[in-house]
Amino acid sequence: MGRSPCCSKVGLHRGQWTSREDTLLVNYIQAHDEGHWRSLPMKAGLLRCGKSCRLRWMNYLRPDIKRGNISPDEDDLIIRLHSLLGNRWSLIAGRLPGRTDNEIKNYWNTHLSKRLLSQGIDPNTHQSLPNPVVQQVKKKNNNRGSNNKQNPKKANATHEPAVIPKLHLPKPSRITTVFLPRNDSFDQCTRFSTVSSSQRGEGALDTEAIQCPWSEYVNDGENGTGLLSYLKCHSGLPASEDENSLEKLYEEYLQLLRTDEDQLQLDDFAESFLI
DNA sequence: AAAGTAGGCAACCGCGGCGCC
DNA sequence: AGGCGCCGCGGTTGCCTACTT
Repeated sequence: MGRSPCCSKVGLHRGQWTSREDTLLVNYIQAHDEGHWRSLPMKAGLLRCGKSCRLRWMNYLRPDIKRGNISPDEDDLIIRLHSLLGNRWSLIAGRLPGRTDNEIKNYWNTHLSKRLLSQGIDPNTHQSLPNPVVQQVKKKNNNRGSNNKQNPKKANATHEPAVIPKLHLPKPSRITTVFLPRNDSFDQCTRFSTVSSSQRGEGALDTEAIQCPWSEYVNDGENGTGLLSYLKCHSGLPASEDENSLEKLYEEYLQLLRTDEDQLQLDDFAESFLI
């Protein structure tokens, strides 16, 4: 016999979360902290499975989630970490502040793996694909390209994905406005709103949509200084020791990104957080 | 303008690990 | 030591939207 389900599914809501459910969940967690997912729905007045609540919080409602497109630096880091760690998305996400494992997993499956394939690299092994396979992939892409002659956006996506400044915005929610109660980390901005994609143009950065606590850290400097600001502010470490260790970590990260012959360093880097 | 197709992403499902009793 | 329950993770599904014909 398998395990019994984590919760009785009878009478529980499934599918898209409503704004009311989100509010209930956020309010409860702000008041009682996260955890105890099994009992949380009942205490919060939600007709949801605890796992569903956890998922919604972790992947969408958490205030420290970074909204906006994944930067080239992050792209590069994801690829490098994936080559070392494989599909261990939570570990990879742990090195990308504000990104969730689900987001990285989706981004990998929809963008990065295809990009690697188009470059003749096996996304699983990160080794060069044998020529016939590469040719097959290219042929496939060419076919798609020819089918998309009038759609340069799609054609480019397969041939020169890195060139396109593709905007990776979070999927629009049905919620129009969410009020997040204050907490220590995000006093400066406690309100964010989301808009449906029908309300915004594709590819256009909707400043309202990303007007959120973490937005000030997004792209606020060259070479990812925004990331450093973010790390400094939200590491949860005491400010004094936080400063140096994060500075080090971040320098290490930048070093790794800059250097081409850094595989050994990267291995050490990866091991440092696997232990 | 409508139907078909493809892409993107939020949410669900099932399993494994870990801690507690 | 073994069973049980909870949590977290990775794989998969299904819905929504944009694009093409």
